[in-house]
Amino acid sequence: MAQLDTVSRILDTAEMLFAEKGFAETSLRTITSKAKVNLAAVNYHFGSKKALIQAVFARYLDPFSERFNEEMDLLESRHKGEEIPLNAVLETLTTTVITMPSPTRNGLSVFMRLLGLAYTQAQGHMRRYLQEQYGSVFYRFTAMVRNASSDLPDVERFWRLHFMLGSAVFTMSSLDALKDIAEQDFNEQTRVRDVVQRLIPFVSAGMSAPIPDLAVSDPASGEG
Amino acid sequence: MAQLDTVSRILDTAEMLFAEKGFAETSLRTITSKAKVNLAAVNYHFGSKKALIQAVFARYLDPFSERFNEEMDLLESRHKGEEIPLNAVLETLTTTVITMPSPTRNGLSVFMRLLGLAYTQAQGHMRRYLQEQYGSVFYRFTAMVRNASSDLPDVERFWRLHFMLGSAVFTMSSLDALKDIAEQDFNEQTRVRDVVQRLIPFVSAGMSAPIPDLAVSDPASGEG
DNA sequence: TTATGTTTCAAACATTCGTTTGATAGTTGC
DNA sequence: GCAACTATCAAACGAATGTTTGAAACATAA
Repeated sequence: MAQLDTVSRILDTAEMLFAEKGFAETSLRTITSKAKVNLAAVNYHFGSKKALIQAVFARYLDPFSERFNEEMDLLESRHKGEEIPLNAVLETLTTTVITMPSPTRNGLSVFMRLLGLAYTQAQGHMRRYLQEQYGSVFYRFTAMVRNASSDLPDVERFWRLHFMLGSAVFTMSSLDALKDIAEQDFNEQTRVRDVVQRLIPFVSAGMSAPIPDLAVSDPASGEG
Repeated sequence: MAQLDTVSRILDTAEMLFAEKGFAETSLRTITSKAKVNLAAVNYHFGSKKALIQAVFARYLDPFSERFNEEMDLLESRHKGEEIPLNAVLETLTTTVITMPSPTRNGLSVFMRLLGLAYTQAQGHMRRYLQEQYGSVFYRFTAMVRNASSDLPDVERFWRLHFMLGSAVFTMSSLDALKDIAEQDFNEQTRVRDVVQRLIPFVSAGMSAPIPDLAVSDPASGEG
């Protein structure tokens, strides 16, 4: 294998270790020693540990959000004027995720776990960074979901969107562990794309579930 | 307000800070100074930081798992012999969660966020601890879900169970933030029980969604 | 070759961390 | 009142962290 340059080796190793242990639990010394580069290389090339974390995300999310935007352009042009069904929107997202050529030496599932971590473990700076950098793509996606489920009351859709997000993020962030269990318990190799293809009907059905009427029971017996 | 004892003050403060920042990012010094106790108090009363983390979980999960077991006993006795519908199983769980008198000074959503962290951010020791301590309750619950969805293939149910779990954990762990947004965007007060009552039809529909046939496409174009 | 800019390296720096110590109160049982 | 135990406290310990430094190695171009 041709020796990668210092920057790439740091990024690859950092991505892998962050996914395994989290950000705070992964030290620069662990990264640099495993990547076989000098300790000072991180601060030289990236400036700080924070900047390294952001760089790991940017390397994946920059090409991803670009491609996702293109795919959404395509989807809209294919449905010029007419309403885009929810399933088509969801599949555009998942297809983009699955077919994206990973800029990473590590697998897709590694990055999926990273995304999950970013959302749950997000220190302030990461959340802000992701919001500023990729907020518009996310907003465009949610707008599409809104148009694809115009029969849903706004509040209901708001919550269901997050239920959906939760299924995806949570599953993906524990994906390696879950794959191991599934393999062990059911003797079945599971690929990332399989999980995603199982996810779609689940959330799709959830989105078009009957709307509950929230019984306005006495407010006295409630929480704060 | 009557001054709480040292142990309780530590537990309350630790729970709150862990939920806000995560385990590794919260130092004992931050906890003890905010709780207005001496730094050494944590190691004196709990032994170590790890033990403190476990104690935070135990304080909530011990009474919870006990009550949940009782509720499942009740549910089974009400359906003696006959099959228990999935909705009934789910509502037993959610009712237990909602009506449980919190042993904590912090709200339910704080603990929900903790649970989410524990699942994703869990280093080895936390995962092992939760598994050993509360694995049997979780197993009993999943067994009930299995019986309530006997038409589902085992693998499919496995994944859907985690999709379900993801919706719940994720939403609940961001509950405070989401409630604020919902309030601001839709001018609507949302109670925890409302979210849960929205969640049930969503996951319920997801569980009985049509089963996808996973196209066994060429394995060459896949990930590792 | 010389000069200039870039990258690597070992070493040190300044903090912060979890944990331990030993002294000092405070409480309980006899 | 004495002894034994429990709890609190300021202080320090050793280890680990992110970051900086200044010299050495390397590359590029005149």
